[in-house]
Formats: sequence, structure tokens, C-alpha cells
Amino acid sequence: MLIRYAIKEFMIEREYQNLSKNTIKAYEMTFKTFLNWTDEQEIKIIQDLNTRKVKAFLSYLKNERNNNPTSLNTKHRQLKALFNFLVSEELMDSNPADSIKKVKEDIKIKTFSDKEVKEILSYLRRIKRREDTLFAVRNHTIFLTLIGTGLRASELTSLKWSDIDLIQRTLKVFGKNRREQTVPLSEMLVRELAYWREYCLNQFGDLSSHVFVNQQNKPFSVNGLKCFFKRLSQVMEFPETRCSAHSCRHYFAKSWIQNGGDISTLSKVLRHSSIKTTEKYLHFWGNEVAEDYDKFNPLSRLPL
DNA sequence: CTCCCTATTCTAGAGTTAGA
DNA sequence: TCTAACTCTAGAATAGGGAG
Repeated sequence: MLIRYAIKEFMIEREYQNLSKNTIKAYEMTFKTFLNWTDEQEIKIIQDLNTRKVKAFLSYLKNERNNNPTSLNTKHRQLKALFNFLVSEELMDSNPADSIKKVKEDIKIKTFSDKEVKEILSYLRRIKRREDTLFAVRNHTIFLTLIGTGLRASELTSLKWSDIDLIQRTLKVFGKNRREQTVPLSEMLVRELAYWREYCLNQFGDLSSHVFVNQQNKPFSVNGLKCFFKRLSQVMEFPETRCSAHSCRHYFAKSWIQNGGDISTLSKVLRHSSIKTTEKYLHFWGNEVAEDYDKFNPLSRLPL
């Protein structure tokens, strides 16, 4: 069977399983790259594929396309899934990707320092005072919400007014993996959200169902959010720090830990499914937490 | 005209879940 | 308890709309 058709069969199967759009897209992207490569190598049918060829493809990704370990492993897994399917359909004898080991990854995340967050906040506040435009008020509120709740990007943009209880001070989040949970809101954030709500009412006359909207009172998109952070990073010029919605989430976790919050509660607030993920965060900020560790460690106060 | 905002597409990377 | 499979986020590049 032609590789091209094998992939088509696989995709039909996956779409039938009702996988999310992003997953389908990710498969499509990887297979497109793979097909181009096999075309160049003049590999046409699936029987021509073997472990050596799959390895060659992965090293092509690594060396010529500068993929990093995480990407290599992702693509490796996707190919493995494809071959598994072909084996189960008896179109292939064995999985040529099976014996390939995954690449070691070293993960490190740099998030905002307290100083950087203060700088961002005072910048956004300054603009809000000076201009008092819809964008200025919205962006300020968005940043506060992210810092104050640790929401993910899509969770923020899909927020609806009906999800927010300003009296009970809670927020309903429709998060990753199509799952819904409730998180608490701080008093200060409730005030800011209420102000933003009033602002929208004045501006548009009526309230959109979505909390964060653009100039046309249409839902603010995830891409819009990305662009906001991109502009922000250009203004702030933090040399080391990634400036994104996710950085806010990490900052939320970091200050939680540094202020002595406990990790199992944090895990719940961040809605991690396993505490292992939350524990990884400790690892990310090795040095910074290590300083606190020294500060609070009883051994440093004993004369040894 | 510029500046700011947003949408879209592609590629890279981080996080979760199910089930052997 | 391990890992294949699944899901979502990040960022670059590009294009275009609309306000001032």
C-alpha cells in the first residue's frame, strides 16, 4: 500500500474517534513532513519502511530542521501510532518505530520575577489611566486575572460572565481535556472584574456572553492574547524571561510556593491531574527556590 | 499614511490520560 | 507504574482591517 493512502486510512480512523481539532492538526502536520521526506527519498509504499529509514527521518528532523528533543519525541510517537494502526489492520508486519528509543529532554522554564510583574502592572496601569480605552482596561484586567488565577490561555478567552460568581467569588473553568472545575477568586480581582463589566456595559450597551471581548464586542481570541504578550515583551524587554500567558501561570505557582503555600493545594488550584506535574515546577526554578530553601532551612541558623 | 489589533498557518513544546 | 496516545499552548511569519 502507498504510504499516502495508509496515512489517509489512519486519519479517517482518528477523525471517527472524535479527537480534538488540535490533535488531528498535529497529526496532519507531522505526516505532511514525513510524506515530503519519503517522496524525496523515493520511498513509496509502506513495505519499504524499516527502522533504519524511520531513524533517518528523525535525524533529518534533528539535524536539518533543528527540531529539539520534545518535538522529536512527539513526532516519533505520532509515527508509532500510525504504524501501530497499520499493524493492527494487518497492512504491516511489525512496527518499524518500536525499537527506537526516545530522546532525553531537559525542560527548563523561566518565569517572571516579582520585580518584572510589578513593572508590567505599573505599565498597564499607567496606560489605563492615561488613555482609558477599552483595550487599556481590558488588557489590565486580563493580566490581573492571569496572575491572580493561573488560568491557561484558552481557559481565559473562553470565560463567560455566567461562569463568574462575583458574590461567591468563584470562577468556573472549562479547561484542558474537556473538563470543568471551579476556582476561587481574590477580592481584589473581583473588584477589577466588576469594573471591567461596568466598562463593557457603558461601551456597548449590552454584555457579550464572553468576559473578554474585542472592539466589536466579539470574543477575544487566543491569538489576540498571544499578540498582547508579544507586544508586552517588546515594551518590557526582559532579557531572560519568556513573556506569555503561560508565564503568568508559572508565576502564580512560583509565588505560591515561595510564599509558603503547600503544594497539594496548589496542585488543586492549578487543576493539575497529578501532583507530579506540580512538583516539576519546583524543579524548574531550582536556584530561586534553593535560595528560599537556605533561608528557611533550620540548619542555616544553627552554629555548625 | 502609520499604528495597533486581529486572524491564519505552520512548527515547536508542555501537560494529561488510559490501560496494559 | 510505565508509556503510548491524546490534548493543549507557544511563537514565528504573514496578511489585512480600521482608527486617527
